[in-house]
Amino acid sequence: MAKNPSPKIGQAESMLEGLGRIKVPKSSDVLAERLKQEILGDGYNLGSALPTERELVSTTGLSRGSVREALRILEAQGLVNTRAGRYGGTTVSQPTADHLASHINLYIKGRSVTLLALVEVRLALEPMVAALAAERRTEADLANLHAISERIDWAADNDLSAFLEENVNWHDAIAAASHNDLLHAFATSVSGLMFEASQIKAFASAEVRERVRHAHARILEAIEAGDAELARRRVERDVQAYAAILEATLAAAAGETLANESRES
Amino acid sequence: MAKNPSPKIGQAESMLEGLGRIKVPKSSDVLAERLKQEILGDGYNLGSALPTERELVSTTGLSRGSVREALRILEAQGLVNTRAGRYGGTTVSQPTADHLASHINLYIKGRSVTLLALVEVRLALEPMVAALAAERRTEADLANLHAISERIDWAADNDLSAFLEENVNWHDAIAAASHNDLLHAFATSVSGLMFEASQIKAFASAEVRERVRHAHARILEAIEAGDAELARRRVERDVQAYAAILEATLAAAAGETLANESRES
DNA sequence: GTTTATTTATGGTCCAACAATTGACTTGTC
DNA sequence: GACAAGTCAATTGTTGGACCATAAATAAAC
Repeated sequence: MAKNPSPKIGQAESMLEGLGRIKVPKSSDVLAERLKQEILGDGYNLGSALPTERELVSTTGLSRGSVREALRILEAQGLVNTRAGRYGGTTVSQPTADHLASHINLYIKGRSVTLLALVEVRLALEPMVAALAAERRTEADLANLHAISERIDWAADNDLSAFLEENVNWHDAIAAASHNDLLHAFATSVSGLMFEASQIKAFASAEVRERVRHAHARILEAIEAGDAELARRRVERDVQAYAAILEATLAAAAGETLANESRES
Repeated sequence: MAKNPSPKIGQAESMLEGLGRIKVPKSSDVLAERLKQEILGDGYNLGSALPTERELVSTTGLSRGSVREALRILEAQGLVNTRAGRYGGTTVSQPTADHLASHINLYIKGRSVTLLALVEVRLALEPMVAALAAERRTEADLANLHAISERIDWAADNDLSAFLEENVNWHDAIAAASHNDLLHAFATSVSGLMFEASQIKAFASAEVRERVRHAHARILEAIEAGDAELARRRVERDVQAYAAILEATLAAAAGETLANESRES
Protein backbone atom coordinates (compact mmCIF):
# COMPACT_ATOMS: atom_id res chain seq x y z
CA MET A 1 0.00 0.00 0.00
CA ALA A 2 2.60 2.53 1.05
CA LYS A 3 4.15 3.70 -2.19
CA ASN A 4 5.00 7.29 -1.57
CA PRO A 5 7.56 7.47 1.18
CA SER A 6 5.51 9.77 3.39
CA PRO A 7 5.99 13.31 2.08
CA LYS A 8 5.99 14.60 5.66
CA ILE A 9 4.89 18.09 4.91
CA GLY A 10 5.05 20.31 7.89
CA GLN A 11 8.60 19.90 8.93
CA ALA A 12 11.82 21.02 7.35
CA GLU A 13 10.42 24.10 5.73
CA SER A 14 13.76 25.69 5.29
CA MET A 15 14.56 26.30 1.65
CA LEU A 16 10.94 25.64 0.67
CA GLU A 17 9.30 28.97 1.12
CA GLY A 18 6.93 30.28 -1.46
CA LEU A 19 5.26 27.11 -2.60
CA GLY A 20 1.56 27.15 -2.01
CA ARG A 21 -1.02 24.48 -2.50
CA ILE A 22 0.30 21.88 -4.92
CA LYS A 23 -2.20 20.94 -7.58
CA VAL A 24 -1.88 17.57 -9.23
CA PRO A 25 -3.57 17.74 -12.63
CA LYS A 26 -5.48 14.79 -13.96
CA SER A 27 -3.75 12.78 -16.62
CA SER A 28 -6.68 13.19 -18.99
CA ASP A 29 -6.52 16.96 -18.62
CA VAL A 30 -2.82 16.97 -19.34
CA LEU A 31 -3.23 14.86 -22.43
CA ALA A 32 -6.18 16.92 -23.64
CA GLU A 33 -4.17 20.08 -23.21
CA ARG A 34 -1.18 18.69 -25.06
CA LEU A 35 -3.27 17.45 -27.96
CA LYS A 36 -5.09 20.78 -28.06
CA GLN A 37 -1.79 22.60 -28.39
CA GLU A 38 -0.66 20.32 -31.17
CA ILE A 39 -3.96 20.77 -32.98
CA LEU A 40 -3.92 24.56 -32.67
CA GLY A 41 -0.28 24.63 -33.56
CA ASP A 42 0.89 23.46 -36.89
CA GLY A 43 0.92 19.81 -35.98
CA TYR A 44 -2.35 18.81 -37.55
CA ASN A 45 -4.29 20.13 -40.48
CA LEU A 46 -8.05 20.15 -40.60
CA GLY A 47 -9.39 16.67 -41.19
CA SER A 48 -6.15 14.88 -40.51
CA ALA A 49 -6.25 11.87 -38.26
CA LEU A 50 -5.00 11.76 -34.69
CA PRO A 51 -3.30 8.58 -33.51
CA THR A 52 -5.70 5.81 -32.60
CA GLU A 53 -6.63 5.36 -28.98
CA ARG A 54 -4.37 2.37 -28.61
CA GLU A 55 -1.49 4.21 -30.21
CA LEU A 56 -1.98 7.04 -27.75
CA VAL A 57 -2.04 4.47 -24.97
CA SER A 58 1.34 3.13 -25.98
CA THR A 59 2.95 6.49 -26.70
CA THR A 60 1.69 8.24 -23.57
CA GLY A 61 1.84 5.34 -21.17
CA LEU A 62 -1.63 6.16 -19.91
CA SER A 63 -4.55 3.79 -19.74
CA ARG A 64 -7.13 3.68 -22.45
CA GLY A 65 -9.74 5.10 -20.10
CA SER A 66 -7.67 8.22 -19.49
CA VAL A 67 -6.99 8.60 -23.20
CA ARG A 68 -10.69 8.33 -23.95
CA GLU A 69 -11.55 10.93 -21.32
CA ALA A 70 -9.06 13.30 -22.91
CA LEU A 71 -10.62 12.73 -26.33
CA ARG A 72 -14.06 13.32 -24.86
CA ILE A 73 -12.87 16.70 -23.59
CA LEU A 74 -11.54 17.67 -27.00
CA GLU A 75 -14.77 16.50 -28.56
CA ALA A 76 -16.77 18.71 -26.19
CA GLN A 77 -14.61 21.60 -27.31
CA GLY A 78 -15.40 20.83 -30.92
CA LEU A 79 -11.78 20.20 -31.80
CA VAL A 80 -12.13 16.60 -32.91
CA ASN A 81 -14.66 14.17 -34.30
CA THR A 82 -14.72 10.47 -33.63
CA ARG A 83 -16.00 7.68 -35.83
CA ALA A 84 -16.18 4.01 -34.95
CA GLY A 85 -15.32 1.18 -37.26
CA ARG A 86 -12.39 0.35 -39.44
CA TYR A 87 -10.83 3.41 -41.05
CA GLY A 88 -12.62 5.36 -38.34
CA GLY A 89 -10.76 7.12 -35.58
CA THR A 90 -10.33 10.62 -34.31
CA THR A 91 -9.99 13.45 -36.81
CA VAL A 92 -9.28 17.14 -36.31
CA SER A 93 -12.22 19.46 -36.90
CA GLN A 94 -13.20 23.09 -36.43
CA PRO A 95 -15.61 24.21 -33.73
CA THR A 96 -18.82 25.06 -35.56
CA ALA A 97 -20.84 28.19 -35.08
CA ASP A 98 -23.53 26.05 -33.50
CA HIS A 99 -20.96 24.78 -31.08
CA LEU A 100 -19.97 28.27 -30.05
CA ALA A 101 -23.61 29.31 -29.82
CA SER A 102 -24.29 26.37 -27.55
CA HIS A 103 -21.59 27.45 -25.15
CA ILE A 104 -22.79 31.03 -25.24
CA ASN A 105 -26.25 29.80 -24.39
CA LEU A 106 -24.89 27.79 -21.50
CA TYR A 107 -23.16 30.85 -20.16
CA ILE A 108 -26.24 32.99 -20.50
CA LYS A 109 -28.57 30.46 -18.96
CA GLY A 110 -26.18 29.62 -16.17
CA ARG A 111 -25.75 33.25 -15.28
CA SER A 112 -29.43 33.97 -15.75
CA VAL A 113 -28.39 37.04 -17.68
CA THR A 114 -31.17 39.59 -17.65
CA LEU A 115 -33.16 40.39 -20.75
CA LEU A 116 -31.91 43.95 -20.44
CA ALA A 117 -28.34 42.75 -20.77
CA LEU A 118 -29.31 40.70 -23.80
CA VAL A 119 -30.93 43.70 -25.41
CA GLU A 120 -27.81 45.74 -24.83
CA VAL A 121 -25.67 43.15 -26.56
CA ARG A 122 -28.09 42.96 -29.47
CA LEU A 123 -28.01 46.72 -29.67
CA ALA A 124 -24.25 46.54 -30.01
CA LEU A 125 -24.10 43.72 -32.53
CA GLU A 126 -27.04 43.93 -34.89
CA PRO A 127 -26.58 47.43 -36.27
CA MET A 128 -23.02 46.50 -37.19
CA VAL A 129 -24.30 43.27 -38.71
CA ALA A 130 -26.74 45.17 -40.87
CA ALA A 131 -24.16 47.69 -41.98
CA LEU A 132 -21.74 44.99 -43.05
CA ALA A 133 -24.53 43.06 -44.73
CA ALA A 134 -25.39 46.13 -46.77
CA GLU A 135 -21.82 46.36 -47.96
CA ARG A 136 -21.18 42.70 -48.64
CA ARG A 137 -24.43 40.93 -49.38
CA THR A 138 -24.27 38.64 -52.39
CA GLU A 139 -27.11 37.89 -54.77
CA ALA A 140 -27.59 34.59 -52.99
CA ASP A 141 -27.95 36.40 -49.68
CA LEU A 142 -30.63 38.66 -51.12
CA ALA A 143 -32.51 35.76 -52.69
CA ASN A 144 -32.46 33.95 -49.39
CA LEU A 145 -33.72 36.99 -47.51
CA HIS A 146 -36.55 37.54 -49.97
CA ALA A 147 -37.58 33.89 -49.70
CA ILE A 148 -37.69 34.13 -45.92
CA SER A 149 -39.66 37.36 -46.14
CA GLU A 150 -42.31 35.66 -48.21
CA ARG A 151 -42.60 32.80 -45.78
CA ILE A 152 -42.89 35.27 -42.93
CA ASP A 153 -45.62 37.15 -44.79
CA TRP A 154 -47.58 33.97 -45.20
CA ALA A 155 -47.02 32.70 -41.68
CA ALA A 156 -47.91 36.00 -40.03
CA ASP A 157 -51.61 35.39 -40.58
CA ASN A 158 -51.66 31.62 -40.53
CA ASP A 159 -49.10 29.92 -38.36
CA LEU A 160 -47.70 31.64 -35.33
CA SER A 161 -45.00 29.11 -34.53
CA ALA A 162 -43.81 29.13 -38.13
CA PHE A 163 -43.75 32.91 -37.93
CA LEU A 164 -41.45 32.76 -34.93
CA GLU A 165 -39.18 30.20 -36.53
CA GLU A 166 -38.85 32.14 -39.76
CA ASN A 167 -38.12 35.20 -37.71
CA VAL A 168 -35.10 33.49 -36.25
CA ASN A 169 -34.10 32.42 -39.76
CA TRP A 170 -34.38 36.01 -40.93
CA HIS A 171 -31.95 37.24 -38.31
CA ASP A 172 -29.61 34.38 -39.08
CA ALA A 173 -29.70 35.16 -42.79
CA ILE A 174 -28.81 38.80 -42.21
CA ALA A 175 -25.98 37.80 -39.92
CA ALA A 176 -24.74 35.42 -42.59
CA ALA A 177 -24.86 38.22 -45.15
CA SER A 178 -22.43 40.19 -43.02
CA HIS A 179 -19.79 37.62 -44.01
CA ASN A 180 -18.13 37.86 -40.64
CA ASP A 181 -18.19 34.43 -39.00
CA LEU A 182 -17.59 35.64 -35.49
CA LEU A 183 -20.15 38.39 -35.64
CA HIS A 184 -22.56 35.90 -37.18
CA ALA A 185 -22.10 33.43 -34.34
CA PHE A 186 -22.47 36.10 -31.67
CA ALA A 187 -25.52 37.73 -33.18
CA THR A 188 -27.47 34.58 -33.92
CA SER A 189 -26.98 33.01 -30.54
CA VAL A 190 -27.95 36.17 -28.71
CA SER A 191 -30.98 36.98 -30.81
CA GLY A 192 -32.00 33.34 -30.91
CA LEU A 193 -31.94 33.19 -27.17
CA MET A 194 -33.98 36.36 -26.92
CA PHE A 195 -36.69 34.95 -29.11
CA GLU A 196 -36.64 31.78 -27.10
CA ALA A 197 -37.01 33.78 -23.92
CA SER A 198 -39.78 35.95 -25.24
CA GLN A 199 -41.60 32.99 -26.74
CA ILE A 200 -44.98 33.55 -28.23
CA LYS A 201 -46.24 36.16 -25.82
CA ALA A 202 -44.66 39.18 -27.41
CA PHE A 203 -46.03 38.36 -30.85
CA ALA A 204 -49.54 37.58 -29.73
CA SER A 205 -51.13 40.60 -31.37
CA ALA A 206 -51.53 40.88 -35.12
CA GLU A 207 -50.54 44.54 -34.87
CA VAL A 208 -47.11 43.65 -33.51
CA ARG A 209 -46.58 41.12 -36.26
CA GLU A 210 -47.50 43.72 -38.83
CA ARG A 211 -44.97 46.14 -37.42
CA VAL A 212 -42.29 43.46 -37.52
CA ARG A 213 -43.00 42.80 -41.18
CA HIS A 214 -42.86 46.46 -42.00
CA ALA A 215 -39.57 46.94 -40.20
CA HIS A 216 -38.08 43.92 -41.95
CA ALA A 217 -39.11 45.23 -45.32
CA ARG A 218 -37.43 48.57 -44.69
CA ILE A 219 -34.27 46.91 -43.42
CA LEU A 220 -34.06 44.59 -46.39
CA GLU A 221 -34.58 47.58 -48.66
CA ALA A 222 -31.60 49.34 -47.14
CA ILE A 223 -29.42 46.26 -47.36
CA GLU A 224 -30.39 45.67 -50.94
CA ALA A 225 -29.58 49.27 -51.79
CA GLY A 226 -26.18 48.82 -50.19
CA ASP A 227 -26.75 51.74 -47.85
CA ALA A 228 -24.82 50.72 -44.74
CA GLU A 229 -25.68 53.75 -42.63
CA LEU A 230 -29.38 53.50 -43.38
CA ALA A 231 -29.40 49.80 -42.57
CA ARG A 232 -27.60 50.46 -39.32
CA ARG A 233 -30.06 53.12 -38.21
CA ARG A 234 -33.11 51.07 -39.13
CA VAL A 235 -31.91 47.98 -37.33
CA GLU A 236 -31.04 50.05 -34.31
CA ARG A 237 -34.56 51.40 -34.18
CA ASP A 238 -35.99 47.93 -34.74
CA VAL A 239 -34.08 46.43 -31.84
CA GLN A 240 -35.09 49.27 -29.58
CA ALA A 241 -38.71 48.90 -30.61
CA TYR A 242 -38.56 45.19 -29.98
CA ALA A 243 -37.05 45.79 -26.56
CA ALA A 244 -39.85 48.20 -25.73
CA ILE A 245 -42.49 45.71 -26.79
CA LEU A 246 -40.83 42.96 -24.84
CA GLU A 247 -40.55 45.08 -21.76
CA ALA A 248 -44.16 46.13 -21.95
CA THR A 249 -45.28 42.56 -22.46
CA LEU A 250 -43.30 41.29 -19.53
CA ALA A 251 -44.34 44.18 -17.32
CA ALA A 252 -47.93 43.43 -18.12
CA ALA A 253 -47.54 39.72 -17.53
CA ALA A 254 -45.84 40.10 -14.17
CA GLY A 255 -43.53 42.38 -12.22
CA GLU A 256 -40.54 40.58 -13.59
CA THR A 257 -36.84 41.18 -12.92
CA LEU A 258 -36.54 43.72 -15.69
CA ALA A 259 -37.77 46.82 -13.95
CA ASN A 260 -34.83 49.20 -14.19
CA GLU A 261 -35.68 51.42 -17.09
CA SER A 262 -34.69 54.83 -15.86
CA ARG A 263 -31.06 54.50 -15.17
CA GLU A 264 -29.21 57.66 -16.07
CA SER A 265 -28.78 60.23 -13.29
CA MET B 1 -22.99 -10.51 -22.60
CA ALA B 2 -25.26 -10.43 -25.63
CA LYS B 3 -27.71 -7.74 -24.67
CA ASN B 4 -29.17 -6.52 -27.93
CA PRO B 5 -31.01 -9.37 -29.67
CA SER B 6 -29.69 -8.80 -33.20
CA PRO B 7 -31.60 -5.83 -34.66
CA LYS B 8 -31.51 -7.29 -38.19
CA ILE B 9 -31.84 -4.04 -40.06
CA GLY B 10 -31.90 -4.31 -43.79
CA GLN B 11 -34.96 -6.40 -44.49
CA ALA B 12 -38.67 -5.65 -44.43
CA GLU B 13 -38.47 -2.06 -45.58
CA SER B 14 -42.16 -1.80 -46.31
CA MET B 15 -43.87 0.77 -44.12
CA LEU B 16 -40.52 2.31 -43.30
CA GLU B 17 -40.07 5.04 -45.83
CA GLY B 18 -38.71 8.37 -44.79
CA LEU B 19 -36.19 7.28 -42.25
CA GLY B 20 -32.70 8.39 -43.05
CA ARG B 21 -29.44 7.46 -41.49
CA ILE B 22 -30.01 6.07 -38.03
CA LYS B 23 -27.64 7.51 -35.50
CA VAL B 24 -26.91 5.52 -32.40
CA PRO B 25 -25.76 7.97 -29.77
CA LYS B 26 -23.04 7.05 -27.35
CA SER B 27 -24.15 6.20 -23.86
CA SER B 28 -21.88 8.87 -22.41
CA ASP B 29 -23.46 11.50 -24.65
CA VAL B 30 -26.93 10.45 -23.63
CA LEU B 31 -26.09 10.60 -19.96
CA ALA B 32 -24.30 13.93 -20.35
CA GLU B 33 -27.32 15.36 -22.13
CA ARG B 34 -29.73 14.09 -19.51
CA LEU B 35 -27.67 15.47 -16.65
CA LYS B 36 -27.29 18.75 -18.50
CA GLN B 37 -31.05 19.07 -18.80
CA GLU B 38 -31.51 18.34 -15.12
CA ILE B 39 -28.87 20.89 -14.22
CA LEU B 40 -30.30 23.61 -16.45
CA GLY B 41 -33.80 22.77 -15.33
CA ASP B 42 -34.77 23.15 -11.74
CA GLY B 43 -33.31 19.84 -10.64
CA TYR B 44 -30.10 21.14 -9.15
CA ASN B 45 -29.18 24.41 -7.56
CA LEU B 46 -25.75 25.92 -7.93
CA GLY B 47 -23.25 24.10 -5.77
CA SER B 48 -25.45 21.14 -5.03
CA ALA B 49 -23.95 17.70 -5.38
CA LEU B 50 -24.66 15.28 -8.17
CA PRO B 51 -24.84 11.58 -7.33
CA THR B 52 -21.46 9.92 -6.92
CA GLU B 53 -20.00 8.07 -9.86
CA ARG B 54 -20.84 4.74 -8.34
CA GLU B 55 -24.41 5.82 -7.62
CA LEU B 56 -24.78 6.89 -11.25
CA VAL B 57 -23.44 3.51 -12.28
CA SER B 58 -26.12 1.68 -10.33
CA THR B 59 -28.98 4.01 -11.29
CA THR B 60 -28.15 4.22 -15.00
CA GLY B 61 -26.90 0.68 -15.54
CA LEU B 62 -23.88 2.02 -17.41
CA SER B 63 -20.29 1.23 -16.64
CA ARG B 64 -18.19 3.55 -14.60
CA GLY B 65 -16.09 4.42 -17.61
CA SER B 66 -19.11 5.69 -19.51
CA VAL B 67 -20.32 7.64 -16.50
CA ARG B 68 -16.92 9.26 -16.14
CA GLU B 69 -16.83 10.19 -19.84
CA ALA B 70 -20.19 11.88 -19.42
CA LEU B 71 -18.94 13.82 -16.42
CA ARG B 72 -15.85 14.83 -18.35
CA ILE B 73 -18.08 16.29 -21.05
CA LEU B 74 -20.07 18.29 -18.51
CA GLU B 75 -16.83 19.46 -16.96
CA ALA B 76 -15.58 20.68 -20.33
CA GLN B 77 -18.81 22.64 -20.66
CA GLY B 78 -18.19 24.24 -17.30
CA LEU B 79 -21.36 22.82 -15.80
CA VAL B 80 -19.78 20.80 -13.01
CA ASN B 81 -16.68 20.66 -10.85
CA THR B 82 -15.12 17.53 -9.47
CA ARG B 83 -13.16 17.03 -6.29
CA ALA B 84 -11.48 13.86 -5.14
CA GLY B 85 -11.40 12.55 -1.63
CA ARG B 86 -14.04 11.85 0.98
CA TYR B 87 -16.89 14.37 0.94
CA GLY B 88 -15.67 15.24 -2.54
CA GLY B 89 -17.70 14.45 -5.61
CA THR B 90 -19.29 16.28 -8.50
CA THR B 91 -20.97 19.61 -7.84
CA VAL B 92 -22.98 21.87 -10.11
CA SER B 93 -21.27 25.08 -11.18
CA GLN B 94 -21.69 27.98 -13.58
CA PRO B 95 -19.58 28.36 -16.70
CA THR B 96 -17.15 31.18 -15.94
CA ALA B 97 -16.41 34.09 -18.21
CA ASP B 98 -12.96 32.64 -18.73
CA HIS B 99 -14.57 29.43 -19.84
CA LEU B 100 -16.67 31.20 -22.42
CA ALA B 101 -13.70 33.25 -23.55
CA SER B 102 -11.71 30.08 -24.02
CA HIS B 103 -14.36 28.64 -26.32
CA ILE B 104 -14.60 31.88 -28.25
CA ASN B 105 -10.84 31.79 -28.71
CA LEU B 106 -11.04 28.23 -29.95
CA TYR B 107 -13.62 29.24 -32.50
CA ILE B 108 -11.60 32.21 -33.67
CA LYS B 109 -8.35 30.33 -33.91
CA GLY B 110 -9.94 27.34 -35.57
CA ARG B 111 -11.56 29.48 -38.20
CA SER B 112 -8.50 31.64 -38.58
CA VAL B 113 -10.80 34.62 -38.45
CA THR B 114 -9.15 37.58 -40.11
CA LEU B 115 -7.94 40.55 -38.12
CA LEU B 116 -10.37 42.66 -40.10
CA ALA B 117 -13.27 40.59 -38.79
CA LEU B 118 -11.94 40.94 -35.28
CA VAL B 119 -11.72 44.70 -35.65
CA GLU B 120 -15.30 44.82 -36.86
CA VAL B 121 -16.50 42.93 -33.81
CA ARG B 122 -14.52 45.18 -31.52
CA LEU B 123 -16.00 48.15 -33.29
CA ALA B 124 -19.44 46.80 -32.50
CA LEU B 125 -18.82 45.89 -28.89
CA GLU B 126 -16.43 48.35 -27.33
CA PRO B 127 -18.28 51.61 -27.92
CA MET B 128 -21.33 50.05 -26.26
CA VAL B 129 -19.11 48.81 -23.45
CA ALA B 130 -17.79 52.31 -22.88
CA ALA B 131 -21.24 53.88 -22.96
CA LEU B 132 -22.58 51.45 -20.38
CA ALA B 133 -19.46 51.87 -18.28
CA ALA B 134 -20.02 55.62 -18.24
CA GLU B 135 -23.53 55.08 -16.94
CA ARG B 136 -22.84 52.39 -14.40
CA ARG B 137 -19.27 52.63 -13.20
CA THR B 138 -18.86 52.40 -9.46
CA GLU B 139 -16.23 54.08 -7.35
CA ALA B 140 -14.38 50.78 -7.21
CA ASP B 141 -14.36 50.59 -11.00
CA LEU B 142 -12.87 54.06 -11.24
CA ALA B 143 -10.24 53.35 -8.62
CA ASN B 144 -9.27 50.21 -10.46
CA LEU B 145 -9.00 52.04 -13.77
CA HIS B 146 -6.87 54.77 -12.28
CA ALA B 147 -4.54 52.22 -10.73
CA ILE B 148 -4.13 50.47 -14.05
CA SER B 149 -3.51 53.79 -15.78
CA GLU B 150 -0.67 54.54 -13.43
CA ARG B 151 0.91 51.17 -14.02
CA ILE B 152 0.59 51.69 -17.76
CA ASP B 153 2.23 55.11 -17.48
CA TRP B 154 5.15 53.58 -15.68
CA ALA B 155 5.49 50.56 -17.96
CA ALA B 156 5.27 52.57 -21.17
CA ASP B 157 8.85 53.77 -20.79
CA ASN B 158 10.30 50.85 -18.87
CA ASP B 159 8.77 47.45 -19.53
CA LEU B 160 7.17 46.68 -22.85
CA SER B 161 5.69 43.32 -21.91
CA ALA B 162 4.19 44.79 -18.74
CA PHE B 163 2.77 47.58 -20.88
CA LEU B 164 1.01 45.04 -23.07
CA GLU B 165 -0.30 43.08 -20.12
CA GLU B 166 -1.67 46.13 -18.38
CA ASN B 167 -3.26 47.17 -21.64
CA VAL B 168 -5.27 43.97 -21.63
CA ASN B 169 -6.16 44.61 -17.99
CA TRP B 170 -7.35 48.07 -18.90
CA HIS B 171 -9.78 46.79 -21.48
CA ASP B 172 -10.96 44.12 -19.09
CA ALA B 173 -11.55 46.69 -16.37
CA ILE B 174 -13.65 48.87 -18.65
CA ALA B 175 -15.66 45.87 -19.76
CA ALA B 176 -16.20 44.96 -16.12
CA ALA B 177 -17.42 48.50 -15.43
CA SER B 178 -20.19 48.00 -17.99
CA HIS B 179 -21.75 45.58 -15.52
CA ASN B 180 -23.02 43.40 -18.31
CA ASP B 181 -21.51 39.94 -17.91
CA LEU B 182 -22.14 38.80 -21.45
CA LEU B 183 -20.81 41.94 -23.05
CA HIS B 184 -17.83 41.74 -20.72
CA ALA B 185 -17.04 38.18 -21.78
CA PHE B 186 -17.41 38.98 -25.47
CA ALA B 187 -15.35 42.15 -25.37
CA THR B 188 -12.48 40.82 -23.31
CA SER B 189 -11.99 37.67 -25.31
CA VAL B 190 -12.06 39.53 -28.61
CA SER B 191 -9.78 42.36 -27.58
CA GLY B 192 -7.51 39.98 -25.70
CA LEU B 193 -7.12 37.89 -28.80
CA MET B 194 -6.38 40.95 -30.88
CA PHE B 195 -3.58 42.00 -28.61
CA GLU B 196 -2.25 38.49 -28.65
CA ALA B 197 -2.30 38.50 -32.43
CA SER B 198 -0.68 41.90 -32.76
CA GLN B 199 1.92 41.05 -30.12
CA ILE B 200 4.67 43.48 -29.53
CA LYS B 201 5.15 44.69 -33.07
CA ALA B 202 2.39 47.25 -33.13
CA PHE B 203 3.59 48.92 -29.95
CA ALA B 204 7.24 49.01 -30.88
CA SER B 205 7.43 52.77 -31.25
CA ALA B 206 7.28 55.09 -28.29
CA GLU B 207 5.07 57.40 -30.28
CA VAL B 208 2.35 54.76 -30.58
CA ARG B 209 2.52 54.06 -26.87
CA GLU B 210 2.15 57.74 -26.16
CA ARG B 211 -0.93 57.95 -28.33
CA VAL B 212 -2.46 54.95 -26.55
CA ARG B 213 -1.92 56.60 -23.19
CA HIS B 214 -3.50 59.81 -24.38
CA ALA B 215 -6.53 58.03 -25.79
CA HIS B 216 -6.96 56.07 -22.59
CA ALA B 217 -6.86 59.22 -20.54
CA ARG B 218 -9.58 60.84 -22.61
CA ILE B 219 -11.76 57.75 -22.46
CA LEU B 220 -11.41 57.42 -18.72
CA GLU B 221 -12.26 61.10 -18.42
CA ALA B 222 -15.52 60.58 -20.28
CA ILE B 223 -16.42 57.50 -18.25
CA GLU B 224 -15.67 59.30 -15.02
CA ALA B 225 -17.85 62.19 -16.09
CA GLY B 226 -20.66 59.78 -16.82
CA ASP B 227 -20.96 61.00 -20.39
CA ALA B 228 -22.03 57.90 -22.28
CA GLU B 229 -22.11 59.43 -25.73
CA LEU B 230 -18.71 61.00 -25.39
CA ALA B 231 -17.23 57.74 -24.14
CA ARG B 232 -18.79 55.88 -27.05
CA ARG B 233 -17.36 58.25 -29.65
CA ARG B 234 -13.91 58.32 -28.13
CA VAL B 235 -13.68 54.54 -27.91
CA GLU B 236 -14.91 54.22 -31.45
CA ARG B 237 -12.16 56.50 -32.65
CA ASP B 238 -9.60 54.66 -30.53
CA VAL B 239 -10.52 51.28 -31.99
CA GLN B 240 -10.39 52.66 -35.50
CA ALA B 241 -7.04 54.24 -34.83
CA TYR B 242 -5.73 51.01 -33.41
CA ALA B 243 -6.98 49.14 -36.45
CA ALA B 244 -5.19 51.57 -38.72
CA ILE B 245 -1.94 51.18 -36.81
CA LEU B 246 -2.27 47.45 -36.87
CA GLU B 247 -2.97 47.36 -40.55
CA ALA B 248 -0.04 49.60 -41.34
CA THR B 249 2.24 47.52 -39.16
CA LEU B 250 1.19 44.29 -40.76
CA ALA B 251 1.32 45.72 -44.26
CA ALA B 252 4.83 46.90 -43.59
CA ALA B 253 5.88 43.58 -42.12
CA ALA B 254 4.54 41.49 -44.97
CA GLY B 255 1.75 41.35 -47.54
CA GLU B 256 -0.48 39.57 -45.07
CA THR B 257 -4.04 38.31 -45.55
CA LEU B 258 -5.54 41.62 -44.55
CA ALA B 259 -5.43 43.48 -47.80
CA ASN B 260 -9.07 44.22 -48.58
CA GLU B 261 -9.52 47.82 -47.53
CA SER B 262 -11.50 49.27 -50.40
CA ARG B 263 -14.63 47.21 -50.39
CA GLU B 264 -17.67 49.31 -51.26
CA SER B 265 -18.71 49.38 -54.90
C1' DG C 1 -5.54 22.92 23.44
C1' DT C 2 -2.63 21.34 19.81
C1' DT C 3 -0.74 18.10 17.12
C1' DT C 4 -0.74 13.69 15.05
C1' DA C 5 -2.53 9.43 13.34
C1' DT C 6 -6.49 6.85 11.60
C1' DT C 7 -10.44 6.10 9.20
C1' DT C 8 -13.17 5.84 4.97
C1' DA C 9 -15.93 7.47 1.13
C1' DT C 10 -14.80 9.49 -2.95
C1' DG C 11 -12.64 10.30 -7.44
C1' DG C 12 -8.31 8.76 -10.34
C1' DT C 13 -6.06 5.13 -12.81
C1' DC C 14 -5.14 0.88 -14.81
C1' DC C 15 -5.94 -3.63 -17.13
C1' DA C 16 -8.11 -7.02 -19.91
C1' DA C 17 -11.65 -8.55 -22.44
C1' DC C 18 -15.65 -8.47 -25.51
C1' DA C 19 -19.32 -5.98 -28.47
C1' DA C 20 -20.59 -2.96 -32.17
C1' DT C 21 -19.39 -0.56 -36.11
C1' DT C 22 -17.96 0.20 -40.72
C1' DG C 23 -15.36 0.60 -44.90
C1' DA C 24 -12.61 -2.30 -47.83
C1' DC C 25 -12.15 -6.59 -49.81
C1' DT C 26 -13.73 -10.98 -51.73
C1' DT C 27 -16.79 -13.87 -53.69
C1' DG C 28 -20.80 -15.20 -56.07
C1' DT C 29 -24.28 -14.47 -59.47
C1' DC C 30 -26.36 -12.99 -63.55
C1' DG D 1 -18.59 -6.52 -66.93
C1' DA D 2 -21.86 -5.14 -63.36
C1' DC D 3 -24.16 -5.73 -59.42
C1' DA D 4 -25.22 -8.02 -55.07
C1' DA D 5 -24.16 -10.41 -51.00
C1' DG D 6 -21.05 -12.03 -47.79
C1' DT D 7 -16.49 -11.88 -45.25
C1' DC D 8 -12.79 -9.57 -43.03
C1' DA D 9 -10.20 -6.57 -39.97
C1' DA D 10 -9.11 -2.39 -37.53
C1' DT D 11 -11.16 0.85 -34.74
C1' DT D 12 -14.15 2.86 -31.32
C1' DG D 13 -17.78 1.56 -27.70
C1' DT D 14 -18.68 -0.66 -23.39
C1' DT D 15 -18.16 -3.43 -19.49
C1' DG D 16 -16.28 -5.35 -14.94
C1' DG D 17 -13.15 -5.44 -11.56
C1' DA D 18 -9.28 -4.12 -9.01
C1' DC D 19 -6.30 -0.98 -6.76
C1' DC D 20 -4.27 3.81 -5.91
C1' DA D 21 -4.57 8.72 -4.32
C1' DT D 22 -7.00 12.23 -1.99
C1' DA D 23 -9.02 14.64 1.63
C1' DA D 24 -12.16 15.74 5.31
C1' DA D 25 -13.84 14.11 9.52
C1' DT D 26 -12.72 11.83 13.50
C1' DA D 27 -10.10 9.81 17.12
C1' DA D 28 -5.93 9.44 19.62
C1' DA D 29 -1.75 11.14 21.68
C1' DC D 30 0.80 14.66 23.81
